Amino acid sequence: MAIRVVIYEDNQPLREALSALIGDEDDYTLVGAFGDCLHANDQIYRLQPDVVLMDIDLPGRDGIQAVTGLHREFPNVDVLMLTVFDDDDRVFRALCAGASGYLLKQTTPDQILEAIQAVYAGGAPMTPSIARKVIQTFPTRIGHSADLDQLTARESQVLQFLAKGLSYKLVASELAISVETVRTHIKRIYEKLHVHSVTEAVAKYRG
Amino acid sequence: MAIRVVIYEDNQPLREALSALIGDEDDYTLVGAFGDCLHANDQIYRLQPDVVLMDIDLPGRDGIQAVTGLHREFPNVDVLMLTVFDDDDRVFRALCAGASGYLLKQTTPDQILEAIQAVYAGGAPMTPSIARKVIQTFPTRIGHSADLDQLTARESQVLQFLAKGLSYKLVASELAISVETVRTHIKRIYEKLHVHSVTEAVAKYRG
DNA sequence: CGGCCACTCCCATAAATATGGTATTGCCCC
DNA sequence: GGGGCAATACCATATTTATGGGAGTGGCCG
Repeated sequence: MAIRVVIYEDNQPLREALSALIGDEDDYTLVGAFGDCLHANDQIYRLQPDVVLMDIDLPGRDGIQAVTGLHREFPNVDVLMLTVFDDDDRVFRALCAGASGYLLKQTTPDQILEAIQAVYAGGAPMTPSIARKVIQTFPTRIGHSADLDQLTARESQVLQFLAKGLSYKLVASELAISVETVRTHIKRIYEKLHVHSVTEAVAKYRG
Repeated sequence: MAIRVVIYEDNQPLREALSALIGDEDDYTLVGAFGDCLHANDQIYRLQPDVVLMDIDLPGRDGIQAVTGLHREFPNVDVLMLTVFDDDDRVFRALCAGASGYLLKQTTPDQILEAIQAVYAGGAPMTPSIARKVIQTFPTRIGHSADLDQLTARESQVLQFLAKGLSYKLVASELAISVETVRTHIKRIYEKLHVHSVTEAVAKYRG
C-alpha cells in the first residue's frame, strides 16, 4: 500500500520537483500539491493523505498555524515541515504545534523519501542540526534530583495534588485529612526539596 | 585540525576496531580508549577531546551517569552514545543527561565517522524513532484550552516564570518591573484562565 | 483625532500560605 | 520495650497572594 502524500509549498519549481519525486516512486502516491494552505483542512479531509509535506513559510496562512489546525482535526496525519532556515524559534513552535518531523530544504531527494517513510513508520526524522536545537530546549529537565526520592508516599501524593493546582483545602478534602496535616506534609516536602513555596516544589516535581 | 576522540567501550574487540577506525583517518585523532568510565572526568580533563564515544552499557558505572557528570563539568565536549539495542528508553535518558547524539553499533564505519563530524559541527544525529520520543516531551497543543492564546506576550512571560517556581518578587526582578506590575499581569492571567491561584494557572499552562 | 489595548505603577484589605513550635497514634524492627 | 519513622493534628505568627479599586503612558488603527 503506497503512502499518500500531500505537498504545501509556494515555490512552484520546488513544488514541482517534489511532486515529481513523489510521483515517480511506486511506494508513494501524490494525492495533492498546493501553493498555499488556506484550505488545508478541507483538502486533507478530501484527500485523506498519510503524510503532509508543509513549507513553514507560506503566503497568507503560516505553515505553523496550519499544523495546529491539522493536528487538532486529523491527529493521525503526520506533518513533515520543510524549511530553508533552521530558525530555533520556529522549529520549536512547529514541533509544539504537532509537526512530526523537520527537514531542511537542502536535504537530498533520497533523504526526503526516507523521511516520509520514517514518519509513516512512527518516527520523527530531523536533521542533526535541528535535533540539536530540539534537545537543547530541555537542558535542565534532566534526571530528577534525588531529593524527590526522599519523599514518602503520602508526601508525593500531596505534591501531586498541588501540581494539579489544588489548594491546601482541596488537597485535604481529596485525601480526607485535615488541612493541618496537609500543612505538615508540605513542611516536610519543603525541607526535603529545599524550597519555600508550592510553585517551587511543583517546579522541581515536574522537572 | 583533526577532531580529538576518546572511546569508552568495555567490549575489547569492538574497542580495538573503533580505535583502528578513528586512528586510521587523518581528520580524527584518537587520544584515548578505555574499558570503563570510572575515571572519565579525570581522563577527559587530561585528554581534552572534542568528541567522546560512550557505550551506554558499561560495567561499574553506567554510561548515562558518566554523561551526566561530563556534561556538567565539560559542557563543550560532545558525547555520542553507542548502543547495541535500539533501546528507545535508555537512549532517550542519555540524551536528556546531555548526550549530543547516539549511534547503533551496527552502524557502518562510514556512518560513525559522519556522526562524529556531525556532532563536532554542532549537530545531534539520532534516529527518527528516538527523535519522536524527544518531541513528544514538548508541550502539546492538544487540549490546549483556547484560553492560553488570549494571554498577551508579557502575560505568557510572567506565567512562564511562575511555572519555574519564582515568586512575584523574583519575577519582577527578572523582568525588571515592579512587583505591582507583576500583580496586575497575574490578575489579568487569572481572569483569562478563570483561575484563582498561581498553581492553578501553572497547571493549566502545563496542560 | 479618539478609542482601544498592552504595559506600567500604586494602595488597601482579605485570604491563603510559610515557618516554628508541640503532640498523639500506630507500625516496623532490632 | 524502646527507638525510629510515617502519618495525623493543633496553635501562633509572619509573609505572600488574591481581589478590588484607580491611574498614567505609548502604540496602533479607523
